[in-house]
Amino acid sequence: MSIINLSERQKVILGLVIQEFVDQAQPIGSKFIVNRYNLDFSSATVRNELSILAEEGLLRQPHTSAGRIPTEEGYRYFVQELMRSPHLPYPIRQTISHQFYQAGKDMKKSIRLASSILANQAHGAAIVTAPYIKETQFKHIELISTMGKQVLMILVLMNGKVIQSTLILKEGVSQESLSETANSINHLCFGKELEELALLPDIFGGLRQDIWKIVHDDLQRSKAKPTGEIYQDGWSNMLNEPEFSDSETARKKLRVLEEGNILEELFAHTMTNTDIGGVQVLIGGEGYWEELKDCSLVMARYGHSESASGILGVLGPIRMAYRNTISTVNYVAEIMSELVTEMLEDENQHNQIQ
Amino acid sequence: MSIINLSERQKVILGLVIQEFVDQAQPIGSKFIVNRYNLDFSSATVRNELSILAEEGLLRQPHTSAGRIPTEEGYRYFVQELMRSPHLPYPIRQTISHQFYQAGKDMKKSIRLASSILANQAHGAAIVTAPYIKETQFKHIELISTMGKQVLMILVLMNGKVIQSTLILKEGVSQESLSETANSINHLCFGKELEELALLPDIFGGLRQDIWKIVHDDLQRSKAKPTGEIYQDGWSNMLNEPEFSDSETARKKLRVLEEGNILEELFAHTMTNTDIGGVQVLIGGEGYWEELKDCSLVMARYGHSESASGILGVLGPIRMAYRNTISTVNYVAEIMSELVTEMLEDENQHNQIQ
DNA sequence: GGTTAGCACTCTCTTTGCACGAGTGCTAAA
DNA sequence: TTTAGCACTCGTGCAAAGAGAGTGCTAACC
Repeated sequence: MSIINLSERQKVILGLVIQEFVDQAQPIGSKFIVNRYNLDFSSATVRNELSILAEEGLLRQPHTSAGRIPTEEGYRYFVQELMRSPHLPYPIRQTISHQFYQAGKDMKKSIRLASSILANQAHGAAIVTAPYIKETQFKHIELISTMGKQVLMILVLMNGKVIQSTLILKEGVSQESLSETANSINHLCFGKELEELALLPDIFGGLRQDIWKIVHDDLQRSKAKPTGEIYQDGWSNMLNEPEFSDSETARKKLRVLEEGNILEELFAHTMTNTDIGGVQVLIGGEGYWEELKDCSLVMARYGHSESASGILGVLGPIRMAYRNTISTVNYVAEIMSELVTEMLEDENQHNQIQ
Repeated sequence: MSIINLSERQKVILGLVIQEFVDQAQPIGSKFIVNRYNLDFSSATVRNELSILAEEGLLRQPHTSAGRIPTEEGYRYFVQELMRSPHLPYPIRQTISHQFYQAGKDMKKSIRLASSILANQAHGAAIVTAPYIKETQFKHIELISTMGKQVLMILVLMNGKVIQSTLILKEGVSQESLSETANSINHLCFGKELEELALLPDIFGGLRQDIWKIVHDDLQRSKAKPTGEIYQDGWSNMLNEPEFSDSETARKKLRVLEEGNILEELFAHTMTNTDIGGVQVLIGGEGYWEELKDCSLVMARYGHSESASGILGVLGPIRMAYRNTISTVNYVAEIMSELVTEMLEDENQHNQIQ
């Protein structure tokens, strides 16, 4: 990652080429740039600069007599060095925050809204995970008989997360004894760390023990899959881009969504490499994700690092309006973080009152 | 929908043309058919028959000197008259039912499995809704404080459906008074039809009335959106088909998924026009759904008509292996129906014990 | 020394013409 | 009623030609 030293003029030209290429999806030539922006030097000069930029590996030519297009390195340089502070225009911020306001404090709704806004605003595929709750304390359990041997378990954690799960008992049990069992568990577990509870397989006897065993196993299992549900929107935007007019490349991208494990890798990557408030830009799969070779990914963590954080981002073609996308992702992440923080604060307040 | 009278030979030829076209995605000519199947009449004869079939509107030529391809009407005739009873080979049935067995009685898992099986088996995009519960009786409500003014409402209906929703109260309320309120509501509402409850806006006073009002409003709202969650899988299969190699047509199909309202229309259509156990085949949007002009949709209702039924189906190109798709949809619907029925039976049994 | 005009060169894209092949429709004979 | 034969049609593949866009290089200019 050596920092390349460019003259001011070279930077300007690189910026213009990228900007125009993002717009036009076609190689950009020297003459075009000079005419388009009324530059006060000639196309020959630009040609010289372009060939230097190409030597530096920031631009390339699809073939000898074509204009230039940015390389991955070029985009990276642009994002890191050339991009002015990504700031969303006020009216757009206004619109977005208003939409969130209307969604209220409902997490599910907000997440869905976030993915819709990201998709529309950044013209790409939006991906948003629910905030992943790190291990936390048990607050309340509820066992509700639904059908026959099926029991609905509702587990509420101290930080407000709700885990819902269906258990199947060996035999039907009345709602009354379920409630009793739930009460026993509540008394015994209130305020304990889930980690701690996982170490307590045997605490009851008889029927309660049977139920506890199932609840316990279920807790274990729900700890194993961290990310929870993933919300997506705007995949049709991707197909809109000319680089995906070939259905085969488009299909590969759709597979990413449907397979899921690449997504999980990406999330893990972002989780470990990004702080809350930071935006990470993966350009062209960074040479690692073959499936995303012609894509870029702008991702951010939102939430509260100590207790609940999730990931949101936009997947688009490498030829992406980075400034707009980054600022949108950034702003939406900010709002989502506020939302999570508010919920946590409410929670603390509430715990004190109670 | 006049029934067209065809000679046996014409039927055979029509069937072969459709079968080959589904396979090859190319116009099928007379010579090819004769050679491929060693028919004991000549290509000229076939040509005569083909032109009759074309006159009847079952086949058409993309251009004067090309082979024939089926029209929508042709597919329709094939599905209605020519298709032998759709029966899935035993080993495939075996595999599918085994997978469902492993998923257990978890509805969510089973639905996800169903969409995955449909997508892979029928090489199309699978769409599965959760079983939609018709109005039914109130069984149990639980109010759980999660964070500050937020309250989680769990509503269990007699048929086992669980509705989960987050309410926001004007001020924080302790878990105790929430539980009391829930108990009051439980006593008052147990066994009542939801319809009936919707007519009871004012039954309490004070705090309970406030909470009840919110619960009541929420019930009203949840009645308004019937289909609930929609599971999808296999959209990348669609892009595999040559007719969607043009990304524009493919995009339109993805829009169907993301827009949602067309899906809802389709579901409503299937709900009213299909019995449980019946499979409905919509070919080419049936002249009504412009967006699905080049697609076919094989859908079925599953579940139990009186209480809980859902919809599952496969979306694919018009040039679809109808026999295989229909039999798969049929079989999966059968299994899902069994699942729902089992759950309902468990439920009834349980009600008697209780 | 940086900048620019001019020019030859390269490569893509589109058009045109042409031959080929696949398939049809028709006619006349079996 | 079936079939062989033949003329006709239309899409496809291929090569050649021309247009257009853009480059790289050189020599002149400030």
